[in-house]
Formats: sequence, C-alpha cells, structure tokens
Amino acid sequence: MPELPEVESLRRALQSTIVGHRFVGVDVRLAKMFRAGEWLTASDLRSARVEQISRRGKHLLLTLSGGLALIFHLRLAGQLVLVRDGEVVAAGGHPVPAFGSPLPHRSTHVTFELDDGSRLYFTDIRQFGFCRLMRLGDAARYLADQEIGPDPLDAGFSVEVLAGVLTRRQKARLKPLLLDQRSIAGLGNIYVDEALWRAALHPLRAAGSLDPDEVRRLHEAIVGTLQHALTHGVARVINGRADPARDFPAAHGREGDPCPRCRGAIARIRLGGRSTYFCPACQPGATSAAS
DNA sequence: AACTACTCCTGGAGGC
DNA sequence: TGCCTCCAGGAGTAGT
Repeated sequence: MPELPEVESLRRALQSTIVGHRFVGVDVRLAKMFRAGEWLTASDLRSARVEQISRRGKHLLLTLSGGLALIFHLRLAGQLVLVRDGEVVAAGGHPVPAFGSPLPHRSTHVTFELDDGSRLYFTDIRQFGFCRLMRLGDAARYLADQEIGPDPLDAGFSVEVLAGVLTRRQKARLKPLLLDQRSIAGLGNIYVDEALWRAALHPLRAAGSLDPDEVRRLHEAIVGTLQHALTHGVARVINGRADPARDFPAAHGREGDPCPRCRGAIARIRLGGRSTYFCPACQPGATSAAS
C-alpha cells in the first residue's frame, strides 16, 4: 500500500481508538501473515495493552505492555479496519475491498479482538503484507536492520538532508532513488511520481544533475505532496487508475490525460518494472542527466 | 554502484 | 459466458 500518508493516517486513527486497550483474542486464518518471534505465539498477545503507536517509514509499530511489539507492513494490498459496535471507527491501507465491506472478508487473514469488543481486521488480497509479534528489543533491532532513511515528515528533513541523499547516489536516477526506503522513508510509486511532477523534474534525471534550486523544489514537492495527502485525503488509485473525480494525484494513474499545469499529455513509461507517470512537456531534461 | 529480471500472491479489467 | 493477457500504491534476491 500503502505509502507513508496511508500508514500515517492509519496510525493517527488507531492512536485515538485502540491505545490503552488490551487484546483479548487473536484469530490467525493464514499462518504466514502472522509471524511470531522466538518463543512467542499469537496467544502471547492476549492481555497485552497497546501503549503507543508509531511509524517507521511504511512500518506501523504497536508498542505493547509486557515488553512486546506488533509490527505491521501492508506492502501492496494490506489494510486494517477497526470495527466497534458494528461501525468502522478506523481504517487504512489498500482500499480493496472497500473499507465498509462486511468483515471478515475472504482475504481477512488475522482478526484481533480488543477488550471493548472492537475487532481489528487485517485483510490483504495479495498476501504480501505481514504482521510480526516480537520482543520490543527484537523489534527495534529489526527496524534498525531495515536501514530506513530520513522521514520526510520529520522536522529534521531539511533541504540539506535531501541534498546529502542525492549527493551520495549521484548516478542514480531520481525515481528509483526516491523509491529506495534507505534513501528516504515512506515514498512509493504514487507519491514519487507526484513529487517529481510537482517539482517538474523528469524521473530519469540523475540525482547528481540537480542544481540547488531543483533540490529545493524537490524538497518542497516531497513534503508538500505528503502533507497534501494527509490534509486533503490520501490518493485513490485502484488498478492503476487515479480517481477521475479528484485532481489528486495529478500525474500518477492518468496516462493520456491533460497535465493540470501545461495541458500536455501525461505519459507512462516502465521504469524498473514499475509504471511511471509524468508530463514530458513540463518535466523535461532526461537527456541532460547523462552529461 | 546501478540496473534488470524474477519472486511472493490474488483479483480486476479489457480483448476476443 | 469463458479464456486469455496484462497490470497492480512493495520489496527481497540474484545476476550482469
């Protein structure tokens, strides 16, 4: 999924709904979707209280009582929906199946029951996501091993930090570089395309070819795109097509549509196996990257 | 260092 | 309707 804005909005929604509550039951229907650390099983979750919910890149980390932690990664198609008294009170991740659909869905792999009777459903039609129950220390070590880069929502994510990232990977092309979680945390296919469109930078530009003004523009575009999603609602792209009823995202999932900035046609290319959308007219300069 | 191909899965969309 | 192909908001691994 779920990229940074989806995970962050989910974190906020769960923060206000499940913190302070205890797990009273867990139903794992597909074993590989729930991984337990050494000497742990799903039943160790019982009576653990949710103390804190944080995010590292696209990882969602639930800090629990008893020195435990529960980590979710939704990958391409994971979603979490919290239902209380028959109503969806928190939801996030991949929007298929729709958040209001009856649960459990046939692709609901894990159901968590909380002490107020609410249920948290972990659904993933493609089974690429996972959750992991670990000792807190192991969770910290696991996340450290991911070498997750600076978080664009962090106050410390300055133009200078971005410039440092670009300098370390001078020859890398912008799109794959920004998708690399070790460079910058949380960006995925949609928001990278959107940030590059917003910055008017070609996805094939070499990182080292940007002048200081372009670096500043890219920084503003990354932060601005993510904040826009958090403020105005996350991008809705289903099966590669952006929601035609909205103007966000502007480029991703809109091949052939007029660019909102210059009215040129949005193009789609394949880059590292991923669909990449951009406006050839106002995101020029791929060839200058080679020089 | 950087890039490509392949892998894990299911399901929706479109062509015929 | 069926059957086929392609594509999908992630990321790890292996090979060049």
